[in-house]
Amino acid sequence: MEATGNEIALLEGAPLFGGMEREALEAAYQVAYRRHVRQGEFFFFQGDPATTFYIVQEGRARLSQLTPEGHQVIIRYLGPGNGMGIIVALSDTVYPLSAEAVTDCLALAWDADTVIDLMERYPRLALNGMRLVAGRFRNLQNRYRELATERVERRVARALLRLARQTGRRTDEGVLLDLPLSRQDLGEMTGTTLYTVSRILRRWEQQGLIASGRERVVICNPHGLVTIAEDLPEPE
Amino acid sequence: MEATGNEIALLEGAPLFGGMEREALEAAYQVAYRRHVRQGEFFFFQGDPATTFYIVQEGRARLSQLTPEGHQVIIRYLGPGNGMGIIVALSDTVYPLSAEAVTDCLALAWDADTVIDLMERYPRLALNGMRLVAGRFRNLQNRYRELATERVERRVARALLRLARQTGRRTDEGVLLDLPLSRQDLGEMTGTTLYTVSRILRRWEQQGLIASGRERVVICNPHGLVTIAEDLPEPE
DNA sequence: TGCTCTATTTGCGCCAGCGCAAAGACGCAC
DNA sequence: GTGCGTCTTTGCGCTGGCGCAAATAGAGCA
Repeated sequence: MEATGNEIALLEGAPLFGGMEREALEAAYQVAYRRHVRQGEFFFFQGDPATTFYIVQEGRARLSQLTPEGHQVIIRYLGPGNGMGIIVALSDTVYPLSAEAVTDCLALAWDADTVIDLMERYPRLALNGMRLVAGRFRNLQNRYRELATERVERRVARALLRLARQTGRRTDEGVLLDLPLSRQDLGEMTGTTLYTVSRILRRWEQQGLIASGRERVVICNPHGLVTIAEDLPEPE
Repeated sequence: MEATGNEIALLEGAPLFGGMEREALEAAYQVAYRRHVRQGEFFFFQGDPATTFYIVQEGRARLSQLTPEGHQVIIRYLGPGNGMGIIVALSDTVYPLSAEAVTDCLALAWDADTVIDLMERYPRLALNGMRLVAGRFRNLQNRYRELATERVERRVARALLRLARQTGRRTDEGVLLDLPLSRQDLGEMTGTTLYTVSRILRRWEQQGLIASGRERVVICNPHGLVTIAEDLPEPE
């Protein structure tokens, strides 16, 4: 695949390729291919053989897991530069979760074999991979702890702040979470129900912390949310 | 360090070294050192700089995380052949959790630099590492999902079954979980309180599923526990 | 054997959060 | 604009699980 300057920049920005020489980045392009996925469609489903690793170029995707009983849990959201399937593509099993495009997406894709080849050729890539997985792991561990020890309200506040960091866009109302986000989605992110999320958001809206509509949340007072998330003393 | 036949066997059995040639195993020994840690003492504490990677040789250890509020969460238990610190030792940060010896422990230890050297010399080691981390990650993801969607009783049943698989020892009463295990510990493993665990175990004891004492649990009817863990239909 | 320390059990009151059901609001397509 | 489908809100009743407090039971030690 022919690399454009833009795309090289994307790779440079992607954590997996950080700090690699230009030559390596271009080599990686040679063996990548592009994949479009329309909003609502899937990159892959939980249970599919894990053959491909992706880096999102445009759009937003989300990773979710389905329980045997049919409950869904949203693991995380991805934006440009983020990779998905790194971990599993290297360990030849099946995808343990599904990846859905929440907006139209364009992604770069590599076959697992290709990634392994690249890693042998460029040890830095393997090291980056390790480091990345380590970070992801720590992250999940923290969320596990959070889920085990904290109340729903705080978990929801944290989820919103995380999303703001990832996908927030400044507007005159406040920080808009720039992706379709239902109460149900938030429930699946925080291990609660859409009802509880609805009640919590409503209360925050009345307190002026957020503004929200159908599948839309704007954070008006980030500091207020942080106060809830971290349980700081209320300002008088 | 001089390798004994026994110790080579341990390494062969450790997932990280699986499938490696004898020469590599011996090379790994050359650069390892031994560390004893007495019951109740720690290999390392959450927040220490992550410099060392361990493989448990004898005894049992457990990894736990402390929340800012002082709640503890037990992440998992380790036995002979299991490694700890793999992930972090490779990504030069601090340990995100503490490792405590729950019985007297002997472990093999490598400095992070040494591990990286070895991985460059023996690519198979790096690949094993990746695969291992991937497995660990999937595991945690499942537990996260479990915590998000399942009731306490089922989580406790699963925790016991996991422990049985790891540390179970057949006795004439049933499968003994061969490590000191308080109600509090089980609570910290499953995101609940010691009171709730106590009530649940008591009920199971009356139903003949388990026998338990002070820091001791024996599973008398594993299938009964599986029934609870998986919510199979009750046998009539 | 008795003492002490820690783990466990259990009564009790309480409340966060669940989840049904029904009504309301919003966005989209025709 | 009208209608439809989906998302959101909210009343209501319920219950799982929390956590204090106090009693009880083991385990180890002198």
